[in-house]
Amino acid sequence: MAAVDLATHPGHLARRLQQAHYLLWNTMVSEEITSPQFAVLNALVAEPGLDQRTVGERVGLDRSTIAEVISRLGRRGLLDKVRDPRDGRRFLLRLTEDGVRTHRKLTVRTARMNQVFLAPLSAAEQTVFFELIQRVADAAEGLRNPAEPLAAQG
Amino acid sequence: MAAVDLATHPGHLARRLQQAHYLLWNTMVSEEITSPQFAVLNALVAEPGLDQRTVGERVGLDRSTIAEVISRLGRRGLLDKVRDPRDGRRFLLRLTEDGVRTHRKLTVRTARMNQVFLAPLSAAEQTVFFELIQRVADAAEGLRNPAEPLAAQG
DNA sequence: GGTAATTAATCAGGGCACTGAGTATTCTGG
DNA sequence: CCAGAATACTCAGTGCCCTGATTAATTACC
Repeated sequence: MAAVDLATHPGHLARRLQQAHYLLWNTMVSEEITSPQFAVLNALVAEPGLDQRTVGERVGLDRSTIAEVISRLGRRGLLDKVRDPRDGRRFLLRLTEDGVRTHRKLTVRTARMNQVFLAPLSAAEQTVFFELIQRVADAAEGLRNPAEPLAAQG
Repeated sequence: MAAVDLATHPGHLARRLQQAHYLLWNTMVSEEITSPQFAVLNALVAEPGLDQRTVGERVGLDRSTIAEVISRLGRRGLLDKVRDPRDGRRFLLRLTEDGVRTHRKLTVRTARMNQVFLAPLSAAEQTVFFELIQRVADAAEGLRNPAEPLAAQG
């Protein structure tokens, strides 16, 4: 009595979607490199020499999580971490050759996996799917980081 | 060079969506009870006396995760766990009065939060949003648990 | 030039999610 | 009745994700 239908709860659906993706990633892409790790590799292919915090911003990982992910990638020898000579607080990140190779290999597999994952949707539906999720996620992130500090009204 | 646009990667979007939801849940619903915990409470309101594995199935949590979540809810006094007299392997789960009260309270707040979360979408878009995510998640779960073991072809 | 605020990174701690291995109980077939 | 398969749960190990507190370096302001 008074129980709710979880299928109408976006948070529940988001979690199930991510679990489903995790599973497919594991079987079709890699058992070693995870999807967030790939996102970091990708960010560093696009912009080599970024610092840790900025990479986190690019891929949507907070300061603690990005530290762990980077430490794992470093242990695997996929990236190098050098103290910024111009700002002693920062570490600058750069992929190793192995990191670049790994990124290239996984890019191909990821594309295949995305096709399988999205296969139940028509091309038009896929576009809508991306757009709707992005709008919801962007809006919720916006609530967190108000661009304008809301000029005080009192 | 050769970097990919993560906005076209459903897994990345799913992760960001879930993170956004986590944030909103924390500020608008509860800092103690998480969304998966609420899902378990909800399942037990609908079907009191379920065993652990079945609850996990209902809410989409694997055997290990459901064990942890249930142990936390038990520690908070929100549910009771009794050995099934008819099958000594099972534990039967039932909400305490406090568990029922908590579920009722959070149900209200969750509804409010969902409204805020989905506010960027029109009513029609919300329907599509649910449907598309559900189809993708169901299909991917189907790949994992083939309903019919595919009558052998060899 | 020196104090205060800011910023990048780390650490401790809690929670979710999966796999593989192990234990206890029940079911199945002879 | 008894051996073997299946089932419910637990445990160990890895990884993601967040917050709050701490440390070290830089920037801003006087």
